[in-house]
Amino acid sequence: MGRGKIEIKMIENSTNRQVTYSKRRGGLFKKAKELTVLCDAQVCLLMVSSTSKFCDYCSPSTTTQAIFDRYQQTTGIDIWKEHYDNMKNQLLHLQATNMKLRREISQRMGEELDDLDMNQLRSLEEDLETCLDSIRERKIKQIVTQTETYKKKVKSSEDQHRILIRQLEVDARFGYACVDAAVNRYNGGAAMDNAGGPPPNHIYGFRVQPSHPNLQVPGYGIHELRLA
Amino acid sequence: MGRGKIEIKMIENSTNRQVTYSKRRGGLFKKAKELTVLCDAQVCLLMVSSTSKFCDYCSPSTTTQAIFDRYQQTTGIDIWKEHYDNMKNQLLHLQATNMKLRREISQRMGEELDDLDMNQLRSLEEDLETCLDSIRERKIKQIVTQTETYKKKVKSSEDQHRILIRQLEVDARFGYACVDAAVNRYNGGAAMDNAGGPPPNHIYGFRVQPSHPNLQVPGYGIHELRLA
DNA sequence: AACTATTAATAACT
DNA sequence: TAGTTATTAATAGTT
Repeated sequence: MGRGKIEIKMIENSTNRQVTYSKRRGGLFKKAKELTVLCDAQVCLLMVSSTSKFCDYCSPSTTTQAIFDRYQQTTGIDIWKEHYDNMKNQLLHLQATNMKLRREISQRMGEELDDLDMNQLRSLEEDLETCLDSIRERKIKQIVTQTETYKKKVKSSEDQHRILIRQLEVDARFGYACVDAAVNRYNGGAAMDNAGGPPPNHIYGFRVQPSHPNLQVPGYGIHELRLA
Repeated sequence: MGRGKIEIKMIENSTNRQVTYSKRRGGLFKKAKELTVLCDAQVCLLMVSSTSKFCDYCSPSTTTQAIFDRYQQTTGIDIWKEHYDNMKNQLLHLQATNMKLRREISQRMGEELDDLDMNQLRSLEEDLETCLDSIRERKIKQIVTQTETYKKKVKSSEDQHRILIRQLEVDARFGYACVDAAVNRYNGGAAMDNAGGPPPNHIYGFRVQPSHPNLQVPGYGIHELRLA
């Protein structure tokens, strides 16, 4: 269809090639549009010229995205979807884990206990007691370390000596405050909510003996600590 | 180009429309291929018929994916990437939250305490004590509720009466066991690791008084509970 | 970019 | 669904 028949092979002359590209591209778009209208079809046409210029047509009844989605569905090669699904699963899993962790924390904070039965409550209580012991142990270690550091510093400096004694006095006062607060808090909490009358104490597994076994160990009063 | 000129509008006759679609689709593909060869272009043609059948052509020098990527670059509307980035952020955020939660649990379980300073340790200890109180309170409620249920059942049935008394005895023994275990555990833990010599007890804020204030309240011994 | 001789596409028909 | 053909549409080479 032209002044002469042409063979379908790459047009060597670059100018000719560009002219032909332009003309035939127009023809292709026109045909695509006609097909869209005549046959109620959805056509998407994407092209890149040999000079890397991009142009596209898409039927007005759809979008390039939608047609591409359809393409991916059809071919089944949907790398994005695979990634996406993977991520979605990871997300859901993390969210579930998060919920569990939050619930565990909640229970360790004394909330959301309604679902636990007596055995679970007992084991939670025991667990927390063990944890408290760890924390106290750690506190002991830290105080011991701190105290030893203080001792060394006291030996090397009279000024620092006085400052450190003050620090120890602060620590000591804080310690007393803790005891009082804990005892008061506990007295307050246990006094309430015993509508059925308080059952015997030993049933609840409360400590009825001093928590610290070294209470009576002699020779480690505050003055000993200060001056050692 | 046909036996007569036609108007470019939707072909009403469904059969005609399908025939025309088939013919013109072939023409379009042919033109696309010719353009690919003649002009060294990259053409991607995707179509969906009015009967929802999908077909496509893509120049052999490229892929539909690549051309679509080019399309997204050109338009700048990369919905997938946006989704993807969004999800990635959510994932990272959830992972971070997860780490924090795990760490919090760890600390509440008496692990990973090395990074905490004395004040943090003190507040963690106080916190756990409060939580223990909540758990014990809950336990009290539950035992009270359970006990009352037992009482009612005992009144209505002699058989159940005996079974329930046994249950209460089990509870009571468990309670004693708890106390002993806690005391032993605690004695064991505090005896170790005092290389610097144990500092005075009151510095550590330990309870040196019975935890339960109702210890001396009379009239609620185990037998009372059993038979009421 | 516009023209036009020629080929190619295809609408209607079989 | 496929083949035929009269006719229109597309376009190669030219201006």
